[in-house]
Amino acid sequence: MTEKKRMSREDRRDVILSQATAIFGRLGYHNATTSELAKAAGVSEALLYQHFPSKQALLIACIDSFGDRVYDGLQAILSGDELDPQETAQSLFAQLGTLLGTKPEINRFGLVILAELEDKKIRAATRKMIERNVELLTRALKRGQDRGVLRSDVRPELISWLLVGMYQLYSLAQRLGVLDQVDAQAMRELVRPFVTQKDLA
Amino acid sequence: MTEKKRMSREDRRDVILSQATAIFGRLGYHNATTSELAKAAGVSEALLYQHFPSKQALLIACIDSFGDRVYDGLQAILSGDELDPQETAQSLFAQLGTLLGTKPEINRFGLVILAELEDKKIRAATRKMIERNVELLTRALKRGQDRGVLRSDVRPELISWLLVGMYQLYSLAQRLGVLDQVDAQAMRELVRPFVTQKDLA
DNA sequence: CTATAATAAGTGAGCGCTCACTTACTCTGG
DNA sequence: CCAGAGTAAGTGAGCGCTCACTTATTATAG
Repeated sequence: MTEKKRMSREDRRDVILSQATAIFGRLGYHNATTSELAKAAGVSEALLYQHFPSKQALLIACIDSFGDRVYDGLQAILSGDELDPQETAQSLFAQLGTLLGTKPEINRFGLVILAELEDKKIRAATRKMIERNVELLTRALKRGQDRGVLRSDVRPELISWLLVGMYQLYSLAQRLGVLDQVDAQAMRELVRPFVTQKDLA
Repeated sequence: MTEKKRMSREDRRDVILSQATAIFGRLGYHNATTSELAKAAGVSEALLYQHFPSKQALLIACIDSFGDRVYDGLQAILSGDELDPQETAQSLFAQLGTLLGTKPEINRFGLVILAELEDKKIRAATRKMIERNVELLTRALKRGQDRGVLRSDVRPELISWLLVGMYQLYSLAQRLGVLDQVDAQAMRELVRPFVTQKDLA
């Protein structure tokens, strides 16, 4: 799990970040104490403060790295540009399902930060993180429309936001324990009308 | 604002509840201190504890009353059973927009509780609150399908959950300040394919 | 008069964060 | 090559403050 030996500043920072994201996701921002965060990373509390000036700064760094992870994941899925939109949507949700299935606490992180949006800095970081990914998605959708493989009577950024909503919904369903009602298959069904080729009458 | 005089136990409880919901919504559960909650209700901290055994119990009571409010609102909109689904969806989001516009902190409450779902009691209350409203919606949608005014190739409970997701998305958009991208009109556009009469080919 | 609505004035626990210090590694002059 | 000065990584203990919650007391509607 956590490394025992002394490591480079950068490596240590990475360990702290990934463990902190998991802890924040599992417990929420306020229930995650600095002592807990330190323990999870296998270091002392004091060391946390040599890497991040405050607990809040640590959270924001987690948001950034979470955003990067999502961005990379999306890019990997969307890079096969010749793909049929339906297939792409499929693999999007499959990937989503895997992510949520294997590391639930990482994805719960996405819900946790919603409660801290009153804070200006956290809100700014969250907004940047989401918009960046929305823009990536939107560009891909736009390409699909231009190539004529995606219906063009709905603005692509709208579909992107729909996907954000579906992601939230899925996380919520998982945490509430109602995945029997709202599963990956359901997500696909709800997105399907927007990733067809034909425009609606 | 807050009543000054001595009032009946029930009335005082209502004042505390509604003010607490607003404060929780504005600040989040943990940032809302008991002293703040008391001040908002115009009473002493100690009195809070004569009405609710703990801060957590107060939150749960807020969740319940929030659920009731939504339930009543939905019932009012859905009671006109002869309505066209499109129109109903319209007024749903119009109502939603008004609610969000006039009392944003009440609706932010919906986001805030998402971060506290790790707690068993809070999760149970939230789940009950959501499922109750989902069931109400689902019954109305089912009636629409049976009467043939709503496409019947999508399970009604799925559409209900979609609406939950859209509600979340809208709240998020409002709090992030991206309502220029995701507004009530956008919500309607995203729901439209599911509230048409015709089945998709 | 009295039941109870209401409060003023606490208290202990736990939190974020810091300080003074140790341990492990790296580099360089002789 | 290597002693040991210099530095970066790391820590245990605890301070100050805030918070959820309590106790002891007063005020008033019926």
